Amino acid sequence: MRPRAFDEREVLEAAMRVFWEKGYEAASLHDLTVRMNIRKPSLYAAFGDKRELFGKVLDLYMRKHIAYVDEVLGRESAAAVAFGGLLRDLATAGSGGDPTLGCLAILTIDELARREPEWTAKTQAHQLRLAERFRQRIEQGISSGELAPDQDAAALAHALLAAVIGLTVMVKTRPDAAFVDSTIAGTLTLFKEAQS
Amino acid sequence: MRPRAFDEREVLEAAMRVFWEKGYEAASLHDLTVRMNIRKPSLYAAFGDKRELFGKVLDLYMRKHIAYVDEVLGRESAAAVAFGGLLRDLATAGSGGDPTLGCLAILTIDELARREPEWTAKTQAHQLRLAERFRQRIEQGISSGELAPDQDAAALAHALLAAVIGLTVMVKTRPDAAFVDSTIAGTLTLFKEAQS
DNA sequence: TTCATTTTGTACCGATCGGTATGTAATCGA
DNA sequence: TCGATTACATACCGATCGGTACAAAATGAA
Repeated sequence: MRPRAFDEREVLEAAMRVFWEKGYEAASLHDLTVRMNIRKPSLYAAFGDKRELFGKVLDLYMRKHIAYVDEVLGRESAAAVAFGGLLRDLATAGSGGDPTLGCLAILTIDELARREPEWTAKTQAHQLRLAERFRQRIEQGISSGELAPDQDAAALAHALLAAVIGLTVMVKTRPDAAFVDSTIAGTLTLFKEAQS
Repeated sequence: MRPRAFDEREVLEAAMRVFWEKGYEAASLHDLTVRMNIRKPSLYAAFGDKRELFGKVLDLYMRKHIAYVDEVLGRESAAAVAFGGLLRDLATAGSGGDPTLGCLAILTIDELARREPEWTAKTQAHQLRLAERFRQRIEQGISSGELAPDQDAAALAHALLAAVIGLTVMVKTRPDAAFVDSTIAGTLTLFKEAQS
């Protein structure tokens, strides 16, 4: 039989960028097919309809997003410095190389999670995975003696997750560097209290 | 001449709810006219096209949002308790009476701010207004002796704003009460370090 | 080479989108 | 009471939406 003329992963990444830039509703099939460089029947044969495609894109995004967070949090030995690096990276590049892109998971929460239980569940699960990652990184800081052992690691992890989400949203409006620096500095005082 | 058969403010609030629930793109003129209970020509005569209507809706929302924040932050005398009350209120009701509604300003940032400078500017200005409100509330805590005078009030305000935005996004996925409680508790440790 | 199978590009589908022309109903000043 | 004026409801506009029918092109198996 005739073989595919495109790489499935490659065009899925292209679709991811389109949804990431525009959101689900505003990303038209025209936008998608142009950026993916395939025609509509090929798209439907390979990925199903727009909703199914978005589901596959979101799965891909979340995998890459977790990998990104793991990578950034693993760069530094001290948890406080590692989370500072994550906040800094989110404000200057983010997982997509452009901080104004924001986060596709947040976009999905805002645009779709309220209406559709499928996206509510997927995005909540992602939130929990991130929170668990954060918690483990904090536990690591406790084990190493950096942080006091009586810390509520989960509470600190959840507060940091909220701060990360908040900062990700805030930088989409292109605020001054001073505003961003101040936000990061303020958030990192969460670790002052936690240090041993 | 024939008078208007509807109250301008009333139908604008109805439009606000529609945009708040669905976002700009997903809110169709059909949805809007049904909920506003006016016909399309009346809508266009009174508010201009969809984009103009959204601008007026967003202005209204931001005014109400600021008033809501001022009201909640004014309930308690101690800044730490007041911000705790705000976080708690956001997780249980929010400015719209339903925490899963989230925030129209955040929705605008996510959906429109990246593409259209007009919305970037408007939402950034709102962010700055909120940050300034937060900062003043913290200064008040310093004046009253609740918080140490060497605090960086702006940094704390910005960190709290990020936390507020993050929590607002997070509760749209309907997380467990324990998760929310933990997030709030963790965020409030920002005040532990600041207390005098 | 030939046939069965799959992918491809084109051209099209009904539905819905935002927006408007038009005629009628309601109210004002005179 | 009567015209000028404004708002109203209906019905419609072209454009675009997501999605698909169809036939030509490309391949592997025989």
